[in-house]
Amino acid sequence: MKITLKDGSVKEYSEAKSVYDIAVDISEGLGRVACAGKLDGKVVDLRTEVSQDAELEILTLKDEDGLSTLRHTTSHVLAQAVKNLYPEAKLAIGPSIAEGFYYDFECPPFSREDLDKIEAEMKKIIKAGASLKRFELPRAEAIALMEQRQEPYKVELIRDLPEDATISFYEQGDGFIDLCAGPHLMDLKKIKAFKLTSSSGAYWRGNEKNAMLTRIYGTAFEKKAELEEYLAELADRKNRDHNRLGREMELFTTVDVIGQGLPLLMPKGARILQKLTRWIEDLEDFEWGYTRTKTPLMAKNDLYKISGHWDHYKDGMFVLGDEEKDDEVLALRPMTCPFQYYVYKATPHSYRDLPLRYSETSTLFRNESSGEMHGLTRVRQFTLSEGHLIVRPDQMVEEFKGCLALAKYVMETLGVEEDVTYHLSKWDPDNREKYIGEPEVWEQTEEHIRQILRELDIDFVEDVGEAAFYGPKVDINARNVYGKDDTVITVQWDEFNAELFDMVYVDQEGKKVRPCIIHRSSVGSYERTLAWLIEKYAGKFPTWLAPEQVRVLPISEKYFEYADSVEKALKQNGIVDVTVDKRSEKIGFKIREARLDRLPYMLIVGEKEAAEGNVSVRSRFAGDEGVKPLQEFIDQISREIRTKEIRKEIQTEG
RNA sequence: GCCGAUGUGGCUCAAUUGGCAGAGCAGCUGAUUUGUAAUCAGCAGGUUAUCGGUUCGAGUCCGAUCAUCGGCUCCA
Repeated sequence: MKITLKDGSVKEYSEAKSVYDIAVDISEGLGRVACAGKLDGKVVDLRTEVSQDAELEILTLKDEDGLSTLRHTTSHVLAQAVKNLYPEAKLAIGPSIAEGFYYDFECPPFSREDLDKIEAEMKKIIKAGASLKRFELPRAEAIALMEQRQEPYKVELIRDLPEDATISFYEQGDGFIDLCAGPHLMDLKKIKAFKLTSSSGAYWRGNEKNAMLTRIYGTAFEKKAELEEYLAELADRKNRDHNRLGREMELFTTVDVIGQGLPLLMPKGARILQKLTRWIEDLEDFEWGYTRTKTPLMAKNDLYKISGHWDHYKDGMFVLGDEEKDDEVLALRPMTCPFQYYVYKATPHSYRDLPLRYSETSTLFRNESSGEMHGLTRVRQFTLSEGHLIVRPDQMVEEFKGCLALAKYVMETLGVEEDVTYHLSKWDPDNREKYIGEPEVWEQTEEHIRQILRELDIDFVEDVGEAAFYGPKVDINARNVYGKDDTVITVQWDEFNAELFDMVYVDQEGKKVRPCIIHRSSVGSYERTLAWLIEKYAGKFPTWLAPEQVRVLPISEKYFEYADSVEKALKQNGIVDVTVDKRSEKIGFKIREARLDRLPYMLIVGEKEAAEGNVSVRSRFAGDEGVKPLQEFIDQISREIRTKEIRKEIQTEG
């Protein structure tokens, strides 16, 4: 039997009866271990799905697909171990995921000790080293097999497959059988480095109306060293976690009696937000043609009835008063849209006035359900740089592009451009009742946005069914330290709300015409942005954002006067976040504390510096160390702050 | 909202089967006046998240509530 590999080589195997035999042979021979291969880009199980003249690529465990095969196989070992230890547990599903795998069981929750026991059982199973067998059954027999084994979730899964489907199973060890499409490793002994990381609850099929199952998360790698490296990285991520670091650095805190999802920003955190806010407001107003509004934090429910929020989003709002009893019911605002629409409506507008770009540093309130609140990223009150552009239809493309260009510029300035992904959120042509408007308009608008993204040289993915009901949008997502995406910015195309709120302008012919609207943000939620920056920079903020930029460290009391003069000179030159450490401590102690506080710059001043008007600079950055004239330091840091420079760290400890 | 874990001075943690709530750091006071990652001494700081229960006796056991964390679901 002949087989053609992707690298062009052709192998002949006289003994082989099937591709599986070849796969085993090649794999073992080349030190490759998966019984999975790639055929036309698709991962397949070599034992059944490949014909002899296929051009295939044997996976290795280093490949992403090979690794996920390894992890998926490990999840089956996990299932077997759980069944061995807890025979009454019912199996649900166990896929590989981005950084490992999980398996869901119907059984009582597991403690960490249970996980350790399960891990030990898995090692036993792997040591016994069964090879995996794959077999297929017609649907009815498959159901019978799973019913006989009392696996109701598996039965449900099979019932959802077509009547004529052939169902594949994998058997490993002493009769452990799991429903699975594959592929898998050929040999359990190839699992050399794995770890069960955590356990939690999860709804069957992700639906909250279904039973709560017990999920075990784990991960696996080809080599022990890779696993160690991954676990070390996990620990590092935990250290950067804004929710831990932000509290430790006294940027924010929470208080029982104030409530869930209501963080208190402490002076240092508030200072960073203030700098961000001032920057964004000035940027928008002076460079991107925005005008500012300041609108109420609450409104009568009549407003939300017009906007549709009362019908669709009431549970997410804080309502003040009772519709049955009170003449007037108010609600805190969950967004700024209709408020800015009424700013527009307050005066008549000519086509010459457009585009109008309103922006507001807007405090919003959303009543998230109790399990959702998290640090600074999911809160019940937050501040958004929220704007609405009222534009003529012919200005839509250019203005939408401007919004995205601004967002991109902001991401670049914060140094996070590489950490975001752009998503074109489209409608779903197969689910038309969810969206208003004509299919041609949707297609056309989406093509406009696609074009804009290309012109801005932005890589993006397209998500079907993620649009707002009134129009497509671009979402900019950021990945947090745990690898989860949060939306930070959204720019929405809206040809609907102007009608709803009866907004008009007067065109060249004196007729009243509907404008179009763009909903947009330039940094998104300030709180969320702060969280993200904490994690990105592990608390070592770029100098312009640092809540304390320079600390002057006098060697002793004798140099306080000079230290004060240094502080004063810095402040007069616009470097305001400066302090002097006047405690009667040794210089080593002061340096240690400044390092722990992640200061960008320390200026050590003593006899020599005072005599010559110098400062001894110590910093996180390369090339800045050393004694230099005060003015030279001022010039340098002023430039760094003005250009919002993001510099590479040289010291990583502390 | 659901599953699970956790809650002891400002912070990090200790307290044996239920038996005197303790330490380091931070803080304050004093001494020290220091040259590139921790000077010394003393003092003060607690209704053990809150409320209730069991017990001769509760930080410890039980219940409820609140909050925090890890997930699930949700995020028009």
